[in-house]
Order: sequence, then C-alpha cells, then structure tokens
Amino acid sequence: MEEHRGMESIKGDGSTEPGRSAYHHGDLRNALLRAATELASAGGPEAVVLREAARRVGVSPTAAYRHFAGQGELLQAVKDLGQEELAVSMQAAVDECPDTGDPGEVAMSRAKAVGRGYLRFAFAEPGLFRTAFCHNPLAPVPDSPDHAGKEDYPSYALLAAVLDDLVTTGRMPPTRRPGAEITAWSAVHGLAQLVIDGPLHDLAPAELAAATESLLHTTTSGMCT
Amino acid sequence: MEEHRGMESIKGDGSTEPGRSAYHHGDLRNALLRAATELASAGGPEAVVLREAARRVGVSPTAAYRHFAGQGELLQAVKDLGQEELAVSMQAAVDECPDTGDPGEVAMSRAKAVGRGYLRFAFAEPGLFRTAFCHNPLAPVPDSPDHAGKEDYPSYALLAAVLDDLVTTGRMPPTRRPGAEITAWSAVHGLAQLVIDGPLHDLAPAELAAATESLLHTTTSGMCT
DNA sequence: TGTACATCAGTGAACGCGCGTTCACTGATGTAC
DNA sequence: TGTACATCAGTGAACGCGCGTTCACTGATGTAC
Repeated sequence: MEEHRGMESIKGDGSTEPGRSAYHHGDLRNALLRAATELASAGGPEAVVLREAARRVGVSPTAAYRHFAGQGELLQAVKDLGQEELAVSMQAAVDECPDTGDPGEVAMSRAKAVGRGYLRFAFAEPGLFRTAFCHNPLAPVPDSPDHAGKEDYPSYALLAAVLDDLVTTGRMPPTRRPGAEITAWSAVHGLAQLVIDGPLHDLAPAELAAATESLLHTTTSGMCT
Repeated sequence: MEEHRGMESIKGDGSTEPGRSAYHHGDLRNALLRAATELASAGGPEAVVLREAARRVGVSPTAAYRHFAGQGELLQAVKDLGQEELAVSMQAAVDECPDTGDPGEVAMSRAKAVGRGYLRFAFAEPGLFRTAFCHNPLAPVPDSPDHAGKEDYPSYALLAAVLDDLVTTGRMPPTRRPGAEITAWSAVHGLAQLVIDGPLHDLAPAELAAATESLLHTTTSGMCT
C-alpha cells in the first residue's frame, strides 16, 4: 500500500513522452502533498484546496481520493509536515549555539535559540506556519502536549529539554519550572501571530529583529528569577 | 444619513402587528451589526455571513447593502467592536487593582491586570476575540499601533500607559522600556491563541488560571530586570 | 389641510463562482496457471 | 513463454451547496406647494 517498486519510471526521466502512459503516476500521494504544501506556503490554510493541488499535479480531482480520504486528510498531512519543519528549524537554531564551557550559559543561550528558531521559521514560512496551527474542521485538533498529544508537536520535547537544562544548571529555580513551556511557547507564538497576520504586520526587518531579541531576553530572564 | 427620528416605532413596542408595516426597520444597521456580532461570537470570523445576519434580522440580503458596502464592511464593523470590547475588559481589570499606597506595587499589579483583562476577554469571548484579530481580505489590516494605526487598537494606549508607570515608579529600567509593549502583547496574545484554537485547547480551567498567572508573573518580572 | 412627487428602504428572483464529493467508467499492471 | 483475469489507479461529467452580489422593482415616508 505504501511502497511502490515501479518508481524508476518517474524517477528516471521527468519528461513523459506525450500519448505514452504516465497513467499510473507512481508517487501521486507525495506529489499531491507537495503541491498542497506549496499552496499552504503561498496562501495559508485557506489555500489548501484539493482541486487546485490536483490541477497542479496534472491529475483529475477524483484521483486524489485514491490517496486521501478527502480534503481534511490532505490538510492534516500539510499541518503535520509544517509542525515537523518547525521542529527542524528550532533544532537547527539550538545547534548553532557554541559551547562556551559554562553549562548555565549554554542552557540560557539554547533556551533563547529555541525561540529564535521558532520565530525564524514563522517569519520565513508564514503560510506554512499558519497552516501548522490552523483549525481543521475535518480533523480534530490533537490533545495538548501536556496531556496525550505529545507526539503531535515534535517541537515540544525540544523545548521541554532546554527548560530542564535551565533547572539542572541552576539558572532557573525549580519552583518556576512548572508551566514554563506554556509561557515560553505563548511568547514566541504570540509575536509570530501578531506579525504574520496581525497588527504588527508592518514592522520593518530591523524592528522585527529587535523585538525578537527583546522578547527572548525578557522571557528567559523572567523565568529565571 | 446617520440619524433617524422615527425610532419610537420600534422602540415603543417590540411586537410588530402582522401585515402592518415594519417595512422601514428604523435601526437596521445596528440590528445587522448585532446579529453579525452574535455570529462572530458563536463561530468566529468564518461565521460572519451577510446572508445569515440578514436572515436573523428577518430581512432580505439585499437590504444589508443599504447600510454596508458589502460583507467586508460588515466584518470590519464586528472587528472594531471586538477591539473595543477587548479594551473595555482590560480597563475593567485595571480598575480592580486596589491602591495599596505603594506606587511601584500598584504599577506592577496594573501591568499584570492589563494582561489578565486581555486573557479574560479572550477566554470569555473566543469567537469575538478571533474575529477582532482576523485577517479581512476585503479590508486591509490597519497599520501597527507603533506606526500610524494607534487609534485602531484602543487597548494599546492603555498598555503603553501602564508600562510607562513601571518606569516612572522605578520598577522597570528605562533601557528596557523600548519594545516592552510588543513583548507583553505577544505573551498574552500567544496564550490566547494556543488555548482558543490551538494545541492548548484542552487545558482545564485550573490549569488555565495557573498558566495565566505564571505567564503574567514571568513577563512582568522579566521586563523589570 | 390636502395633494403630488421625490426619495428612501426595502423585496425577490437570479447570477456566477468554485468548492468538495460521487458516479459509472476505463486503461494499465501484475499474477496465477 | 503466453494468456485470462482480478485489481489497481486513473478519467470526466455531474451534483448540490451556500455564498456574495446585482437587477429591476415597489411600498412607505416626508416635504414643497
């Protein structure tokens, strides 16, 4: 169901000679998902339109139903992909932190980096970011990561680990640890929302960078007192 | 255009005798706005449907065009109303702060109160809150309050005033003042978003209250160091 | 005080739009014998 | 190695939906004389 062996037919040559075959696409599910992701990237969740994705792939709308139960499932796939890319961006930012030898300092700079990676993705891919967090009426929002939905938010584990480090290195008082994820997440998520399609949409790049660093500073230092 | 004198016809008796008149509604613009606001309140911005508002008022869809240029203008009116109610909620929360005699303490508790009022409104009126910040493709998002759009966000002046007090009472170092609005706004806005239709939708009331206070504490104390 | 008339605020039917989805179908593929 | 056949992955036409909006219209209202 999931594996196809005949992939060489499309992998080998992008050019399908006209009239000849290409009837069985071979990788239609991924092609549709890629098209849908481009739509989300350009226009946000509202733009994830099954018919348009099919159109872009050059296939009839009906064909999509061989691979997705419907529009809701297609959108959900894009959402999941967005969440994953968000986590990748956060991890990348953390990996940029130099090891200065001072564990507390490293933990602190990693905590900021997690947020920086979050915002970097949000600003670089606003449409996909919005889609990752959009409400999908055809598929319920998964549970909070604090409850049962941990695996639905791959970035959450990363955030939790970084905050734990703040405690073990003595930077954050253990009493302040509970709920710290929510506060940290709220701060970066709010800035992303206000900037992406809210009142702060017209912030200049320099203002944006300043606001980002100021927010990261305020939030991390607020958690450590 | 704006003033009607013949209002007693509807103000006097809610019951319009059947067959008799009620042809000229007298206050249709407000009736439509009220209906649209109820739609937003119950279903968010997507639910603000011109035809449905007209239906609820008992009038043909066309009639709405006497009072609004179109759906976009109706939605905009609901947005503005939502922003105003948000500001009212914030002001009410500030007014609850007792004057302990210590100006610095008062400024601090007011800063938290502003955020508390924001979140109180968001959680009490999620649909209207979402509408207040929704993207309206038929009317451009006004400029940032930092730039030209101050009057479009009545709550902003309140936030700025409260933050100023933190500086004048010596609680916040003046160097930390620039950008403080954005950080504060982001924190509360992010929590609202994550809870209202995001991953934290299933937080229990107690968890929500704890998260709120924790966030307010972290943010205010982070700004004051 | 009465009447003609301009204006105002509604009606109701119709339009086009693009969507998600379903239907009966058909061409291509791989496998059992 | 060939052939019959089940299955798989597409096609294309059509459906219903509800929306925003426009059209020509008409009933009610207020005002000038």
